[in-house]
Amino acid sequence: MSTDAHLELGPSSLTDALYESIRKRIVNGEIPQGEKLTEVRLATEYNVARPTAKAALERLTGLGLLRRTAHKTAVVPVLDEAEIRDLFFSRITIEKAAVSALAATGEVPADAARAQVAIEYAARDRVFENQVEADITFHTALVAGVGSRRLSRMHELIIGEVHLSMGQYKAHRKVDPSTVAAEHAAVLEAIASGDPAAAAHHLTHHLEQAEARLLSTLPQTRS
Amino acid sequence: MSTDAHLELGPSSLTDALYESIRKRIVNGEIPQGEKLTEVRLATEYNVARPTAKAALERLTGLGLLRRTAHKTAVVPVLDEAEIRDLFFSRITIEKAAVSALAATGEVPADAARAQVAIEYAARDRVFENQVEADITFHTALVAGVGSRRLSRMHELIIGEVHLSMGQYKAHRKVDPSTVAAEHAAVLEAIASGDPAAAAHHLTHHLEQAEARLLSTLPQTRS
DNA sequence: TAGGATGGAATTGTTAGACAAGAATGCACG
DNA sequence: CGTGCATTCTTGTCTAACAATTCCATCCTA
Repeated sequence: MSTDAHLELGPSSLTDALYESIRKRIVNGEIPQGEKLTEVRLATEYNVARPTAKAALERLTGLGLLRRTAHKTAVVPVLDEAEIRDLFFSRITIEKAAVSALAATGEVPADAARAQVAIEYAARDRVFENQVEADITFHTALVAGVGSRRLSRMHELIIGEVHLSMGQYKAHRKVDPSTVAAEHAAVLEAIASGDPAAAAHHLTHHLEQAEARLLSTLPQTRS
Repeated sequence: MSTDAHLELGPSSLTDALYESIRKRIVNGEIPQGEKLTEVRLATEYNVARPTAKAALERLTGLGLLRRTAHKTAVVPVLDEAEIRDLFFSRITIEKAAVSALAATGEVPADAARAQVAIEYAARDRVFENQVEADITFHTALVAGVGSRRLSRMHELIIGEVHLSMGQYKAHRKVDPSTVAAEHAAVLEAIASGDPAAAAHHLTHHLEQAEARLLSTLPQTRS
């Protein structure tokens, strides 16, 4: 038969692999804000052709993890207070719609419940990167649970920047994990009880808290 | 002096020009649903290199105007009833948030008011393409008026498909322009009077009407 | 004749090298 | 010390080619 499983181990495409690698390095703060990423440098570092590096950079730009203008080097964006406020305004818009829709059916997405547990594990083990990762997974699962492909795509568009800001500013290090867990639990409970208004309220409260925590870690921007 | 104006007449980039040209042909229904667009054919037709055509296709894919999977030809998507419902659910989420925010300040975006006038002109002249164009401009201006870059980017992600479906199904041909104008006017009035709830209500009503009009023109999908 | 397997053709993914054009930097000159 | 120019870096685009995958049609077999 020779079912030798097409080696789908890593990402199927070379561009995907490069994209994923750089993405992780950015959101984990390994590549700091303001860092410049040139196409040729990436290409030589990863031993790929320049067009491949270019494609990866373009995809990262699409997710807001890089800024690019014509003929200029791509740079990891520095999110100031105004941008973080804009980010959370957009985020609340999407996620509020999501939990309202979920509450209308009363079904809690299984992935969200699983992520909630993962957060507790990561918090107990003090592995902060995993904690952030699980938090992102939780919110992504909420949106995905609605089953709207377009809502999920819009969420993807901003969740990358959320991940970036959390990883870069390391805001999570100052957070009591049990507080986050409680806020998440309140949202899930409201969904399960089929109360859209309550779900939206708890989610908004949670995200406003998260925004405040993030803003409090912001470096002063006075010249 | 020799200020010989860098020939910025057309789009600055070759990819931009190609992208814009194909985009217009798709949303105006010139390229019908289900049509396949190969990289080499576009490249030869437009006299550009294949990588350039590839880049344009990728950007169109990002806006939902094309569907692409690995190693397969890009195709203009066929939006069935479920997808149109999903599209409008997402659209209402974004635009409702936009008009609510606008009403909170009471400021009607100037571009929206201008587009409203343009719709009336196009309707009187019976130039349907312009009517659709102005309608898209109106809704885009509403979102842009909020001043949130991310909200606008999320809106871009779906408004292309809206334009596509309107252009492809030619739903606008069955619509009484004065009805649309009245629905738009109600939204603007609510914004001007600073009533977020009313603005959200009128906008939701308008979009649900638009969705119904579009669905009524859908070909039957029974096998 | 119907079904499936095998081959070739078409298409995309990736690479290499090259040239042009715009942007940024530093140096020389006033 | 400030300004203008030239060099250099980086990206935009093209040509050419090969690899890998998918699709389609044909042929063979039952």
